[in-house]
Amino acid sequence: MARKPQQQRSKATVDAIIQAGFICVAERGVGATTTRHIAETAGIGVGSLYEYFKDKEAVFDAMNQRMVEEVVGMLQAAAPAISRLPIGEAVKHILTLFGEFLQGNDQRYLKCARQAMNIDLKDYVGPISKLLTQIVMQHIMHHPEHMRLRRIPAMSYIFINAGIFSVVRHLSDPNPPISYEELTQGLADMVDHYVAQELLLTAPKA
Amino acid sequence: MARKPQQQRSKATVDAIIQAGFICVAERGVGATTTRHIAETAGIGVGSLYEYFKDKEAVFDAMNQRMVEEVVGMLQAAAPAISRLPIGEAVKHILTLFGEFLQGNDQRYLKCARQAMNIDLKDYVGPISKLLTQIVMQHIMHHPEHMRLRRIPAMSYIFINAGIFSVVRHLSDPNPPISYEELTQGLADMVDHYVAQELLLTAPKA
Amino acid sequence: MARKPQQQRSKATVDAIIQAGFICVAERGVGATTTRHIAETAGIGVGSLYEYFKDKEAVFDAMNQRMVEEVVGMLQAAAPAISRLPIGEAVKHILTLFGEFLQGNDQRYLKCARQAMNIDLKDYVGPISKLLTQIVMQHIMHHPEHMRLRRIPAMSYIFINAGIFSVVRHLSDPNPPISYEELTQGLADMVDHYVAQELLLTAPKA
Amino acid sequence: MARKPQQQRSKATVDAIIQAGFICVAERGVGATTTRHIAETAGIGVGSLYEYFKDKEAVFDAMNQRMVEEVVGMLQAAAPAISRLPIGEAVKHILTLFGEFLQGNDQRYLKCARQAMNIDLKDYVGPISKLLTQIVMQHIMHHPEHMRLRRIPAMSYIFINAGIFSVVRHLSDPNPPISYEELTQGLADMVDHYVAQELLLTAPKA
DNA sequence: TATGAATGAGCATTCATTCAT
DNA sequence: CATGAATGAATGCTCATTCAT
Repeated sequence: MARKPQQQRSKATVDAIIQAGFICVAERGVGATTTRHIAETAGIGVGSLYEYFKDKEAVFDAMNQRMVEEVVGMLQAAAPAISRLPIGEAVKHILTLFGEFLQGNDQRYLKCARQAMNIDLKDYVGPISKLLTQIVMQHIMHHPEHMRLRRIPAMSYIFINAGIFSVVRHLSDPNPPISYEELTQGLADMVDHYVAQELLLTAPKA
Repeated sequence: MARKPQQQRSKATVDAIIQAGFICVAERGVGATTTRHIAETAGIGVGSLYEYFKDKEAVFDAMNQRMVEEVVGMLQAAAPAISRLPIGEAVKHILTLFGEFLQGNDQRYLKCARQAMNIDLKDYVGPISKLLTQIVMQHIMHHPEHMRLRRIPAMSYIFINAGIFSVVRHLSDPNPPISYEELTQGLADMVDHYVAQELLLTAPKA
Repeated sequence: MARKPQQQRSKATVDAIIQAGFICVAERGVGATTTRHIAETAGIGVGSLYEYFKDKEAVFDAMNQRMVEEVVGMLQAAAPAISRLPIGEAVKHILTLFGEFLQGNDQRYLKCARQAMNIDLKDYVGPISKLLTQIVMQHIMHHPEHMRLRRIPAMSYIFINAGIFSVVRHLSDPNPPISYEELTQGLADMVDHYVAQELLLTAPKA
Repeated sequence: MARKPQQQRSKATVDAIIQAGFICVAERGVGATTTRHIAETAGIGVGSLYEYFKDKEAVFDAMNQRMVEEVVGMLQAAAPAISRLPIGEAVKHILTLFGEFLQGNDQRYLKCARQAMNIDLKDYVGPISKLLTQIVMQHIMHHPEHMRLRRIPAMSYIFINAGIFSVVRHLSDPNPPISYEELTQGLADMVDHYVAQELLLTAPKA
């Protein structure tokens, strides 16, 4: 039976297990990660893992939650600044933050992100998508002329997903045909040009 | 010892195994697909599976290869027509073909595509990306004014990947916030607007 | 290190553990009863259980002993009265007492009795058998004509065992084909008729 | 997935597993018998056990069934002869057969019988009880004067259960206070005297 | 060539017991 | 005394792979 960590030591152990989970999944993939590997990596006995987590799946869930929390925290902190940037730069800024996040921690988050994508796409990308949608809305608030854009929900969905997947895929590619700088610049231009063209097409006549 | 199928019967068995693989993975996911399931679904004994494939992984590889072949065949057949369409319509046409392919065969290809993404992304998306890059080039040939576009390789890479992942993710989402029609239209507009804006920005003065 | 409880509080804890043992075994069976369950039910920590009992088996032993003590106490209190009853009524009285004992305490003793039978039949049934044998002897003392009965030890053994097992089995059967009243009456008649017939067969001629 | 044994070799393996089950349970008890022990004793790999049995419980079920089948077969063969014997001798005959059965096979059936009693008393004793009830009825058919006996169902139930449990308990007792011969003779007398006394009490007057 | 019985390493999970606090 | 976190051996069970037929 998994108990709630109430003491300081317990909290540290839970953290160690989650970190071990990231390490193992990054090294061997989700499918090949066993409870024993996680426990060993965390420096504890197998039984102890079950003191804190109901089962293996619960460890993966906690990992997902942790990753989402970190991304969300990072984006929330940056949100106000982002709103004030021109659209292209805003996109670039977000992608740079996101890229740094995935590259950090020995690329473990990146490797886990790839694994998580097809396991549980709703919980994983879901909250992040939601926050990004909010950021888009805030950005529009600061740039009233963008309210003229058509089909904002659909295009937000497309740009957000395209951005997330492109970044994850690019960083995972050992031999990417373009640099990360080119990728972020390209995605930024993509959004920027789209917006510019829409504003042009919907411009009030004379 | 896996042998190359040299006879007609062998070829049929190999096909049956690959099809069974698609069925099993679609029904239960990669992780829960066992050699026994595949063999039973294919209507053969477990031992026979190993006559044609070195191990389970080889079956998955063959499935990947088969899927790629089909997509490539489909796109190659459509390539000439695509080249002649305006850019937005070209994108939409490709995405429609791709969507139909993933939806067909009882959505088995779609389900397998999601699973395959994080297993082996280089072999899976690689050849398709390559072909799409060629199609982009052919399209530019037919639309010489597009040669003025900057950073064509980078932007091709971005649009192609964004397109593939957006479509797979959207079709896999049981509750997508936008319709498939909206998705394809949005992606088409995205490319169309980008190109229009680029042409505008790079227009020779006067 | 299990210590002998020398203080009042210790005695109460030991009792709590034994009672918790009965509750757990009754609820889940011996095989599914864990030290954690017992400790939790007793309202103490797992570690504390080992302050009073060497290991899990020691708890079961104490439970056995406790149960035997209670049965023995109950029978000893009733022994004088039983001796004065006619044989059939004596049997019925004993069986009624025994039945009430097993039914009481939420049937916990009954459930534990069934479990205990095959674990440790010597310690469990032994002392009770011994006491019942004594009661038989006392009864014979009060009914001198019964001294004429042949093979008293063997028949005591048979009747006592038959009685105990029949009662435990009957009460454990969720769908018994006869009522408990019928069972006790039948066992009483069995003994009564046996004795009557023996007296008849061994009657002095003339 | 447990498969039905269709071939000769398979049948032999199933038998080996069941026999191994008897050996292990006799040696270590039900609770301490593991699938690995059974497989090793049967001279096969663990996995093979699961080719023929769904899980461990299925092995125990098969053991129960096997034991019941043998007892039932034995009793059915003896039933006609038993019907013709006087009641006391009939009882003794049955008990002798039963005792021999339990003693045979290295006392393994005896040891398993004790274990089985409290695990699954309905399936285990049930069919045997049913058959014994039939034998009682047949015996009465051959001895019409016994139809005068009162409460035949109740008394059959009592004598049958008393007999089974007394025998199992006696044979399991390493230090029984009476011999098996004394036990069977006592049980036979018990029934014989009961019947005689009943006939006496219910005799038509004058 | 085809088969499927046999294998056993490996997995997730449990639980009696210990020991530092 | 009391605790409960930590332990790891042990369990039931699965499944990729082999090999005798």
